[in-house]
Amino acid sequence: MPKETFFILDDEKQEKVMRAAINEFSAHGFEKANIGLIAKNAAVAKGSIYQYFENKKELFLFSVKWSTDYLMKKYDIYSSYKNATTDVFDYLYSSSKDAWLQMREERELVIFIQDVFLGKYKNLTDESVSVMLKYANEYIIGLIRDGKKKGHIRQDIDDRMLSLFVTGASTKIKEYLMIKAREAGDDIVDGDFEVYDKDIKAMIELLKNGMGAK
Amino acid sequence: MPKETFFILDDEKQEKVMRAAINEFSAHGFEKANIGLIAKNAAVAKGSIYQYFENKKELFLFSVKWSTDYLMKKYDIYSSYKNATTDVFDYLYSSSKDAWLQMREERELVIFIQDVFLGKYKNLTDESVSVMLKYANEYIIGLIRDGKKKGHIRQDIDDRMLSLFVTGASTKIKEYLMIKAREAGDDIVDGDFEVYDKDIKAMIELLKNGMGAK
Amino acid sequence: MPKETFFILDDEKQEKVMRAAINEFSAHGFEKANIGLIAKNAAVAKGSIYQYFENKKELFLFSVKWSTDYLMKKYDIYSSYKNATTDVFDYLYSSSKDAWLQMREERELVIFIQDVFLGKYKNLTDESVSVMLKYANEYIIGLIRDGKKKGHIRQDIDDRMLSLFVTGASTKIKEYLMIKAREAGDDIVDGDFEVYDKDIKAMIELLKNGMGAK
Amino acid sequence: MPKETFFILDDEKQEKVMRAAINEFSAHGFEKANIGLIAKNAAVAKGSIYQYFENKKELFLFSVKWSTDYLMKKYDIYSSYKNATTDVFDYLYSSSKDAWLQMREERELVIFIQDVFLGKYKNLTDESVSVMLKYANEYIIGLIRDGKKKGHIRQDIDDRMLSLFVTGASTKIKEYLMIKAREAGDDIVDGDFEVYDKDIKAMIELLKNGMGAK
DNA sequence: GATGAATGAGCCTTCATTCAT
DNA sequence: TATGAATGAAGGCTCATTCAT
Repeated sequence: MPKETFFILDDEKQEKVMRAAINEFSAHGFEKANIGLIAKNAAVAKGSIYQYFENKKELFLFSVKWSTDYLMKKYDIYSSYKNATTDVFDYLYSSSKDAWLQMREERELVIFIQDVFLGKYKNLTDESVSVMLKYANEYIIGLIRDGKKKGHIRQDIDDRMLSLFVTGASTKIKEYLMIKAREAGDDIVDGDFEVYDKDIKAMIELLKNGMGAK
Repeated sequence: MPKETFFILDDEKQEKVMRAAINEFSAHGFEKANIGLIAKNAAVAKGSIYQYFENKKELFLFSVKWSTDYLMKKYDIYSSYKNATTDVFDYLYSSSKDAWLQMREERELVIFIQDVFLGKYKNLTDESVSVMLKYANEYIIGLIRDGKKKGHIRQDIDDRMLSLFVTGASTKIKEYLMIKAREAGDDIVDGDFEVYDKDIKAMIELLKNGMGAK
Repeated sequence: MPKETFFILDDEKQEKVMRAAINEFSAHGFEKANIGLIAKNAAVAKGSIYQYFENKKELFLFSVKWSTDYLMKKYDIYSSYKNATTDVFDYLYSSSKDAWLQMREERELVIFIQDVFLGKYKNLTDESVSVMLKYANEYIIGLIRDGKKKGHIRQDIDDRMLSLFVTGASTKIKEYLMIKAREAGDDIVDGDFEVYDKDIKAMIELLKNGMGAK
Repeated sequence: MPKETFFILDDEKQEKVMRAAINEFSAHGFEKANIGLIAKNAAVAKGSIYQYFENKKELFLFSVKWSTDYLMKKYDIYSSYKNATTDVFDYLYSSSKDAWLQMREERELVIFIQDVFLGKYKNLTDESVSVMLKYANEYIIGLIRDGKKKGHIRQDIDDRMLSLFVTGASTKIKEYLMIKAREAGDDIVDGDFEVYDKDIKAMIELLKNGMGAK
């Protein structure tokens, strides 16, 4: 965690520092990321970085936390999931939409987090990432159990396999959206999501057919 | 590509060099990988590495190619697929089995390639990886089209979505096997695959239900 | 010399600052001594240190002066010598006793000053130390001349050599006491001096024999 | 100890490196000593220093050893003492002469070693120095015991006190010679020792009187 | 061609000092 | 005057690459 001094900064400055860091880590990876450049891009003295963070590693780790928290807060992910999704298929649909939105507005952060999850910084994040993945997974498993209870989901296949099935498809559909968004570059607009809507629904249809109760 | 001098080495030496490199890159990532250590572990002079490769990057890139080629050749992947697999589901089954086998015998290489594909070395491999993914994908698409023609696969969803659906599930099931194999460590034995056989079949069942023609 | 601001502080605060400084210099040497830590241990802001002292060097130099003055005042060294010691041998005896006492009560300061004199901070203190040594030496020379006049000390050897002879033995006997005291740690008690009393007297006997008039 | 690579260098280069290091440590102390400057003055790349030594500390520690060994070898100290000195007073005389000679020809090294022994680098050398001092002291004690046995030295004072007495005087007379030599600067000549010869003899006379048997 | 010592650019980190509050 | 955050120079160390043998 950053030192007290970091939190004394006004929010704008904090954000500037974090975005400079994330930007640099994304561009050059952890080892090659240059603290001097981060400082310069945040319009802060190099030494100041060390008043905020113990060292490069702490800065990196907090970059991960900050991005996640930032997106969480911005898209109010917790509440939206907690309230809106009643079954796995809804979840898949709305989280796809979220991914799209985030990608549109916070490409930098989203790509950074994606990279973290995909293992680009493996040696640094192994533990914390696996913790987060576990949480995400448990959420899905919960939805699946609920679905089985309610009779929407077939009983003959065990939860673990079903969750792999869902997350596999889910990952892919998000990847697909991400790629589309990356390709579109800065020109993505709100409406673009509609274009892919039928694709997402097709994927969900496949899942429903695959795992739905007859 | 390596310089002429590398190919003059006898095969055993070549392999020793490549395995030392892969080992080091796997352990410490590209930036922190130490050419001196690679040389030492390959029982070769540090300078010799530069007689074989232009620089560290070339050594890395060739490590990727070498591992892929090595596994391809060892497991005769092309031919086995070309001949044996007649539909997507067979493909999924046999490639899962392959993955398992490779993991058992060549853990080091497999993990390295996995990491490459999962983006650990993103900045370096982006292009070459996307090329390889494209090939793999085209192969799947081919199988899907074939399945549609033969009437095994539903016609109402487009090829791209179907391929995402298959590769999503496929990726997950392989991940699942990999994790099991990593956990088992050096103690994996041939028979262990049987334990997971029904899981794989369950996953394929899900896929079939999802995308199979009614 | 410190700035005016330092002397405005109440004595207790002044002492706290100086002891913190001495403590830090003793522990880490001049270069590695950390102004931030000194401030923290003195319960004063880092910036305040710079309100009291021009820079680190001045703080150090004043630490030397302060310790010396402090011990001088506390043990009233000047007057006690001026009054009580009538010859070199008395001086040696009483200054040994002083050294012992000081070591018992102000280990920290005494060790610091010792280190200064022994050259640990040579580059910084060369001049001031040599000034102090010169004073001490002149005092001894005075005693020697007095002794010669009164007929206690042999005439055939020049003052300079005699003073080297005395201070050599004196230094050693004090070193000896210091080491004993350091070894005893916090447990030195008043009485302990008696244990070494006969050693000191033996040393003085040697000196007397060596330089005493026949 | 240095790495193998250091000993591969020809003797001239080794000496150049060591003298550059000693020079720098003497001038600026351990912390402020600048590896870059040492390298430059030794006409060697900065990185090369790290091929020879693990780090700055090892370089320093070897500087101490190297200087000591160098002087030992050059002045054949071991054998000259072992053979020539038959009693403490001879020892004192010849070691004074040695000190003078060394000071004349190797001012730099001698001052460096002096500083080491006097505690300028206390934190670094404490242990190794105390070992060396112990050896030196045991040698003196041996001479004293021998003198007592042969009847040259009084029996009524214990060995430890006598050794303090001798080393005190010895230290001072050497200091005296050193100071003279430092003052004379580069202009010391062989003959200069004669000037101080009678001083040394006076000091020895004092010692003899002090501790000699009646 | 093989070797491994030499090279020096590059970067994280420390911390004395300054400065705005 | 007190504070403590901001600053940036400085330096130890690493290591990819070069080069002399």
